[in-house]
Amino acid sequence: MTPITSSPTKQLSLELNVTQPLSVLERCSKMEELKQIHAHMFKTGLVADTILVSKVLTFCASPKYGNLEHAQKVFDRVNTPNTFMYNTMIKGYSENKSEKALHLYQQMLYLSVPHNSYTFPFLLKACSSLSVMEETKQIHAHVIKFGFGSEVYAVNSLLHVYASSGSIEAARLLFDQVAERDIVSWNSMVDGYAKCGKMEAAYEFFKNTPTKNVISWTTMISGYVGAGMYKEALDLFQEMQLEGVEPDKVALASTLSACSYLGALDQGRWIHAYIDKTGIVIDPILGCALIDMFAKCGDMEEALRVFKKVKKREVSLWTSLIYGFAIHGRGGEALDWFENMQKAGIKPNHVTFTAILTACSYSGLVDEGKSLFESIERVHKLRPRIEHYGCMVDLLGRAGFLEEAKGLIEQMPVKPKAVVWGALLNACRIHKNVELGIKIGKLLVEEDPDHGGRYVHLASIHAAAGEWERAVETRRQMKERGVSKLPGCSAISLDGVIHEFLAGTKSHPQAKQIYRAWDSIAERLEKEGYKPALQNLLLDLDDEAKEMAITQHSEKLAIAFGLLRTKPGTTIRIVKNLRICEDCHTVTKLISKIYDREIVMRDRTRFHHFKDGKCTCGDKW
DNA sequence: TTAGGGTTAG
Repeated sequence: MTPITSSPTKQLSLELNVTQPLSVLERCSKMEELKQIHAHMFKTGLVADTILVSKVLTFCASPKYGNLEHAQKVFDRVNTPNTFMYNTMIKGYSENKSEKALHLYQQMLYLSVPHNSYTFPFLLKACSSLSVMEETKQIHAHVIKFGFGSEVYAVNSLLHVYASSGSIEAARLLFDQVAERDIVSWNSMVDGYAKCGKMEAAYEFFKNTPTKNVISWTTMISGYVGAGMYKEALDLFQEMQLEGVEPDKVALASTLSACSYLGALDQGRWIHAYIDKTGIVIDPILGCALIDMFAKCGDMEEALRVFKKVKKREVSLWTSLIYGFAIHGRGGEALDWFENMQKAGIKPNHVTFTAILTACSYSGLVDEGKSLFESIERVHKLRPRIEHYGCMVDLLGRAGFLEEAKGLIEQMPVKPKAVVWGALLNACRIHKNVELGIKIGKLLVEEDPDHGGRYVHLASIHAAAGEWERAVETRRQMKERGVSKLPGCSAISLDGVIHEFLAGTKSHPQAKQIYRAWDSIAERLEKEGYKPALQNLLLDLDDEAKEMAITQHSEKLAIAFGLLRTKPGTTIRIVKNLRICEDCHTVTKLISKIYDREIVMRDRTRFHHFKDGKCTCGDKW
């Protein structure tokens, strides 16, 4: 036995010697301490005590303090481990996504160790994290064979595995068969349907759930978020409160992520205030969601305040802050915080590198980006992933080093995905390299024939080269193949109400005034020498939809509405679902100067802060 | 012992 050196442990072992080994074990909080106690148990013969050994096992196998290797050693030294010990080990391995959980179960069967009602939930958790359908079916048979077919825990665990691994039909069959269902069964079904995108079915189950709890609501809310139905998610959050269900931190984190996507700052602020008021502790995940929300809703200063308030600063918290600075084009600050993070002893992970490389890219920090990319493997001993290559292609391409970017794609160790080529195509657009752009555009359409955006890209590159017929032909091809493009939509939030505009839409109650306002804006723009970008207009020749009509773009309608409804001098904030159009970008710069307004526009990937005729993106987005 | 959460290149 290792000699006992520190005094607290000495006291512990003395106590152990005397009478209360169990309570000493229960107070133990360090692996080292436990090893000493265990050694002591050997010495004193207490190691034969089933309950004590079980306690030791539970400690070692728990994800908090534990050490599964050590747990296995303890387990191996027990002559005939009982059901509890097997269960504990299976639980430990299931939390570690290890196949050993299944091996242990086999051993259990082989040695005829009986099951109890805890065995299957643990085992099925392992099946769920390992996504092993064959084994799940076999275990399902065992559940029935060993008489657990009507135990709600075992059944719910089965439901969860089926539902969460895409076998929703199997889950449904089982759900319909069983005699006893509880709230967990219903929630698992809602989750399962939502995860496979069947939102109507998910809602049907949600609606029919007899007594909903906060998890039912959260499952449905995050289901909506996962399906991109952010408005529905916010509506449901509101409904939940009207029903008198108190949101907990999980419900709030899910709803915050809907706010982030929508740019719904008012709702996001409300949640932040609610957290403060109710004293909910901001754990790393909730903190991450809050920082991300403030960043994506345009309020970096508040994001920073939240960051400073959170006590437990995990790597994800730093990462969301760095990513926030990245999308605002505040690359210098992103780099500062990246450095602060390392000074605080936090190691960057692959997501952090995605964030910091994005920051370099959006701020044109080419040398810094290159050196960081190089450091991923050399300094941080991580393998660069495809997304890091993507960032680098974007960074080099945006800065005008198109050949270097292309070279990087060609020497990537993994096959580049469409997004990587997409980054280069975007660079071709920015730097007007039509030849390369058309090559890549064609390649992307072939690779992704159902992706509307690819056709639009190719068409606009053709148009930029003056090849109008080819541009029109590309749009026609898209139409013939029945591919649709997500319509551009810009939203502006006033007094907590979100006003959405689609291109050419006249559905807004104030549509007439908005169009009139735009006409007068257009007049002033013309006086400043602005001419609409004709290349885009030409694409509309065969298009009956008003969508492409450049003067009716959603961004322009939202700005007109903003100027109409907000006080002079105030900032206009707009969120667009797609990337901002080039003509709209030019126009917005001009408007910021003519009307002396700051306009903050978030597009699909980043923020544009327009002021005095300039934009923070430096026209390279 | 079973169910719900965050950050990630265009």
